[in-house]
Amino acid sequence: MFQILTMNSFTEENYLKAIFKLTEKHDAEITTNSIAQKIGTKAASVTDMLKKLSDKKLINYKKYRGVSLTAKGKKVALSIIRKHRLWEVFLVEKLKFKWDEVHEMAEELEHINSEEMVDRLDKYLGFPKLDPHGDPIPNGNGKIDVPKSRLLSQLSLNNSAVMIGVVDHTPSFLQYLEKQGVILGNTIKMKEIIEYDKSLSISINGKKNVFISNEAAKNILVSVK
Amino acid sequence: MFQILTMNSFTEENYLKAIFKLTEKHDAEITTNSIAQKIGTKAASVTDMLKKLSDKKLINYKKYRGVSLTAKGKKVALSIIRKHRLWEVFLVEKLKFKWDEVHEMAEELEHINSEEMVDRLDKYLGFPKLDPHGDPIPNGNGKIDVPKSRLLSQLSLNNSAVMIGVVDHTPSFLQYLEKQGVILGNTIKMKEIIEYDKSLSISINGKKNVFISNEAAKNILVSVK
DNA sequence: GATATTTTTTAGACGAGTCTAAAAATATTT
DNA sequence: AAATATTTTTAGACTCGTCTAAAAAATATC
Repeated sequence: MFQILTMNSFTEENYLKAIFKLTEKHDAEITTNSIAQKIGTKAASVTDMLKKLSDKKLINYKKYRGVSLTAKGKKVALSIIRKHRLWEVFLVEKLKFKWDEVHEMAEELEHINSEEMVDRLDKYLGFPKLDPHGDPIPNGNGKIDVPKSRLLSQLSLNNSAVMIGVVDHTPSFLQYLEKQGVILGNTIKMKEIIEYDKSLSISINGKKNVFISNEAAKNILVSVK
Repeated sequence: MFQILTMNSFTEENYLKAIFKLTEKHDAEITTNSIAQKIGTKAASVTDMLKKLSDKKLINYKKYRGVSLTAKGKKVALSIIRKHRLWEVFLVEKLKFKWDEVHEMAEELEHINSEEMVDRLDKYLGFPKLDPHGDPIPNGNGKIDVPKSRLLSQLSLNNSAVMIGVVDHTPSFLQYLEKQGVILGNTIKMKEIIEYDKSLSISINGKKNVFISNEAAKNILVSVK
């Protein structure tokens, strides 16, 4: 009847979020070292926190065997991600920040406690489905529709696709994409693939041609129609 | 040339805010105990923090002699208060919360770090001068225009004044005021003052009459024309 | 002006989260 | 399958902000 909602600290929330994101990408048991790298901390610190999260039934943890989120832990992680992405929409749509400027602020805002506030923010923003980088926003129940996508590096010659997201979210990469015109919604056509280094020449909205390194192309998501 | 902006922790910011608010009210050197009471902590903890804030040149502190804010400390305190009040405006104006619901959320939001964000929020909200409780919002330079006011308990018989703020910000008091129609902007006329307990009968906007205890009247601010 | 009371500070301890260095377990190589 | 390398965990320590209990200073009272 009465649900005990143990408050999770700022730090605990960040660990859960990191584990969720690693799971999203690698789809396997997550290692201590990978979490340490993601969080920017040392493996010893991660082990301590894993014990704590395990005690709170937020993760499944067996010594030396890696971790996975419990249903409860996943719910918390999705709630944080929901908040992060909604605040990013707010910062870009309402406060007119650029897509490369909002990450750090959202990292703080995502820890503000109030489900009611987030739901109202969601409504105020018109229930957006995607954040400014094309990442899907979980709904209030933690449901998340991940758009089908592939990497630009895998698009074949003379095919077209729509730019719908990024893998790398660093400001410098986002600024670079913006300068090149590789922006959400733009249509990209594969004009040439250089054999030697897999670098690409693409056209954007049928107009200007742009060169893209393979490294960059592996961080650009496009829609598969 | 290069200003070292030492980051202040969440906790440090709360102490500075508390000292500022106590100074506003009592206009004297602030005691260790009064801070402890305001923050909800013990005197010993306050002493520790005062040493730390003093080392950082945010307060003037001499053992056993009370504290005051330095210019630097005052600037930080005003920045926090500015953020708190702007976020309250956002929560009420944009997310449609009631005036008695926003304090706790703003207590968290006020610690989000980004002067740029706050300035944009200010602009987005139309540079409001007052928050939903009638408290003045400092501008980006820390300037704050405190409206001239007096307590409703000091209004004399048959005089009128406009409700412009509260001293007590607790939700229950705010809810009570709302129910009685004692809302920002409404005109209050003093109809009767009971000798015995200094309780009042007032009219609101020339219409309904309401009884107010002296205790409540001492927490209602009205404008002096 | 001496004594009692109140306030403030110090001393020592604790929990959260982090670290380094060393030990233990697992994985890889030969 | 034994030796080596890597990963993970433990042990002990540190900072931040908090606490209780005791000491010191300031204030009030007689």
